[in-house]
Amino acid sequence: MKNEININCPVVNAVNVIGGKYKIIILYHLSEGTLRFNELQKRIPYATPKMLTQQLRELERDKLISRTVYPVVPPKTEYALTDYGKSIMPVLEALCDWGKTYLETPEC
Amino acid sequence: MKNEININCPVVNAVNVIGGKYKIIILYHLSEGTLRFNELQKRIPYATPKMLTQQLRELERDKLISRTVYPVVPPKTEYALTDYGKSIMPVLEALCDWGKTYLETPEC
DNA sequence: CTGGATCCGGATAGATACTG
DNA sequence: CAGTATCTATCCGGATCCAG
Repeated sequence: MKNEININCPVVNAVNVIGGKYKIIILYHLSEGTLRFNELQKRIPYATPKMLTQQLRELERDKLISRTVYPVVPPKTEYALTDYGKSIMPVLEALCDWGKTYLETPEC
Repeated sequence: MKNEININCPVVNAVNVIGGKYKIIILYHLSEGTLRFNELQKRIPYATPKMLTQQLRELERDKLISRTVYPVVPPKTEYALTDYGKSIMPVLEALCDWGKTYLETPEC
């Protein structure tokens, strides 16, 4: 992310953390439980693996999600919200409500 | 905006509308009242005029804001939230609360 | 002088192929 | 399965220019 200019505004700070191209969607899917990389890919098909990896790494760096690699064959990597990441769920719910009510889409 | 793929998820739809680079910040500033172009520029100094214009036009196209041009000299253009745009304020408040509580920034 | 538009170079995202 | 690598297309930022 660029423009990580802290002008002491919480909205700006929040956007700096969750404003990445697919971050809100990733957090939203992870809010329903732990997911593996390819499960996220299926849920966000328009994000390429490269972008998914990049956004996941940034979310991990910002402590919103955890990444657990199991040293098995075939590879297995699980992504989950941290407690900190879970703290953003009210925002996701507000966004979902707005999407439901005003964009007339029935289901999540 | 690209990726305006409606997969019938309200969060995806919401992100399609407000996911632009400066849209949340613009909406946030306009939530406090009507602003002129250069007033928005002052509040969002890291957005170039070009980007500001682009994002404002997209928000206008999506009916979240209104643009009123007064044919006077010097030019005067006012941007304001529409009623539809105001409906997103709960999301902005949730985001602001999250920013305040978890990013430890005192003021808006 | 405000509220933009235009042009260009660098950064970012997408498509596809490939690997440990 | 979970990513990389590479190449291309698109977007963003900065400077400049322009009309009312």
